[in-house]
Amino acid sequence: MRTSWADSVGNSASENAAIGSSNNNGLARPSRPTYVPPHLRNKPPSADPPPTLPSNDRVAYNGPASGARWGGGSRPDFGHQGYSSGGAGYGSGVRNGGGGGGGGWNNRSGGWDRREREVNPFGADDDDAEQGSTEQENTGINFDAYEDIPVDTSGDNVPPQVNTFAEIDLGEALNANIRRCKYVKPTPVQRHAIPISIAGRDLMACAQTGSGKTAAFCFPIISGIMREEYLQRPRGARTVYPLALILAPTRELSSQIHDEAKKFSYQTGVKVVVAYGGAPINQQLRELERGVDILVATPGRLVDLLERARVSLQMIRYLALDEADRMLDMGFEPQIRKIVEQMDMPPPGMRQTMLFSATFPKEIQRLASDFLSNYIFLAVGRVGSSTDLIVQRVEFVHEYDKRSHLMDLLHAQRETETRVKQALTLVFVETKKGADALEHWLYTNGFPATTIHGDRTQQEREMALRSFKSGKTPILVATDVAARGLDIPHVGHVVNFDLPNDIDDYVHRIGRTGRAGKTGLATAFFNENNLSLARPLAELMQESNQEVPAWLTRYASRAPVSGGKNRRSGGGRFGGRDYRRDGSFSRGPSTDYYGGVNNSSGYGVPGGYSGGYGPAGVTSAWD
DNA sequence: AAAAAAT
Repeated sequence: MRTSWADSVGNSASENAAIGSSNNNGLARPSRPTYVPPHLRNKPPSADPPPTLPSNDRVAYNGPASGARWGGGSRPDFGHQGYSSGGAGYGSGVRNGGGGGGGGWNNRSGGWDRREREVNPFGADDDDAEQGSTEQENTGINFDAYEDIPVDTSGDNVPPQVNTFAEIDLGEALNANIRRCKYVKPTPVQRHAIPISIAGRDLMACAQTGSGKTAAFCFPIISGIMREEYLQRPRGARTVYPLALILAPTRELSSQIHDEAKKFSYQTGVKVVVAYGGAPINQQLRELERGVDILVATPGRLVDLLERARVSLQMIRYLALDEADRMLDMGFEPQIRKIVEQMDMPPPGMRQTMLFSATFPKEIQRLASDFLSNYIFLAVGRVGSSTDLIVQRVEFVHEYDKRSHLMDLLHAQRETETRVKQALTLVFVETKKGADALEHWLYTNGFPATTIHGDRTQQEREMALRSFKSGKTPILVATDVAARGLDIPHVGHVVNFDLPNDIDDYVHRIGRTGRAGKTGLATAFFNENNLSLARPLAELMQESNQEVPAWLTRYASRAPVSGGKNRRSGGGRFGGRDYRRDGSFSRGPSTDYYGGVNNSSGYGVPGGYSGGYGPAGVTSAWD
């Protein structure tokens, strides 16, 4: 990621060292046998050099408490359970995520060898794993404002939050990758979600766009798979048995999650594979055959793989739905139910289920509880506004004026951005046809643009995204295929050329900018076709301290109070309310807890994108 | 009504 805004807070290096050795027994997964890292599981006991030697005292796992947890079964609840086939001699030599012997169980194709062949996803400038840079990234943003970000949890026995990665016992190999990613401190959603997941609890998490959700569900999964007793997986003819399944609503998002998960799992022995439609299936099948622990997929392709019996969900221990509210809406729900309820996936309680999104309408929460067992609800930050870092503007533009109005914006932007590399502009439209038409019009009017939507081939889609990211075509015209989850650095401006009908979609769209502590601008073209959005939009803008134009307030007051779809979850000032608490008017202390992060960044702030460019080679894992 | 997602 761009080093997170939270990264810049505080002096994390020394903090980590100090806190790292503190007692964190409360976070231990219950009743798990001795840990043997997957990459050591095929090795004769004596031949293993420790793969990652902690090179300095920032590494917390040398501390007595956490060290014991990874240190070969000295904790009573990590004692040998003896249910691994042929596991003689493993465990006792394990120390600090390193050099123990795992012997003779279940030949996965070459633990050690595979590790050496593994491509380094961090590229050439991979020098941070051992050193742990101490320099502070400074993006010029007041990160302190986020220290009192509103957080709400509900459910039984919520595990306490953590403030550093070090106090969570994630394992040394994963910690090395966290350092390589330059994540110094967990983001707010990570602080809460990771301990909840590590404790083995189901989770419904609602967190702002761009706030680090991918890492929040990947870290516990990777750590858990590394830590677990190796389970003998069935050996079907050509069937593979992943331990974790991550589902996402678009191919590009799956691909992005896969890329992130690869980084996090580098040299952990945990294998991540992605499968989605529109791409040749044979290549994906080959990847699967080489072994898979974590499968990232879109629903359609996964159903295909399940029906071909190339994938079985029988051994799934972790299920994560990203953009979970989208995954459970009308279009996707049947497929998700099929995958989760009608194939061979273990039921809730036998697996760990994590649902993440920036928005969580009440109806969807109700539906989602079918997939969960005694879950914890977590809301971090105000739903919707991706922090106050996004300046939202609404302009009244008639349908026939939209193109010339957009042109005016782009011209103005071009002028203020002379010399500087141009910020990227993402333009959302309602239809695929509309996307093509607008792209063509922009292109012929001298603005290099491309488009992404579901009528394009997967190759074209990926090409468009690359071309946009690289700045070759700094304008991308998109349908809602690009509305959710995509982390595109340097998007300085999101234009809602056509507003969506659902306020939650608006929330996700504008969340493509203002990511990872950067500021961003979102401009919406409003007209008489958008009346149903007037009220929720005005409310949302007010909640995020945006200046609401008087004309919009008038439209909003005339509009009926929408009872249904556009009603933001919770209906209150801050969304993301646990639906289980509605109906009983238990709006006591928890409501007060929302202190409100009233950053008065206000209006008229950036005339364009003022985020600046972060250090190269640092990729975001926000969302 | 539109978009997404398997071939």
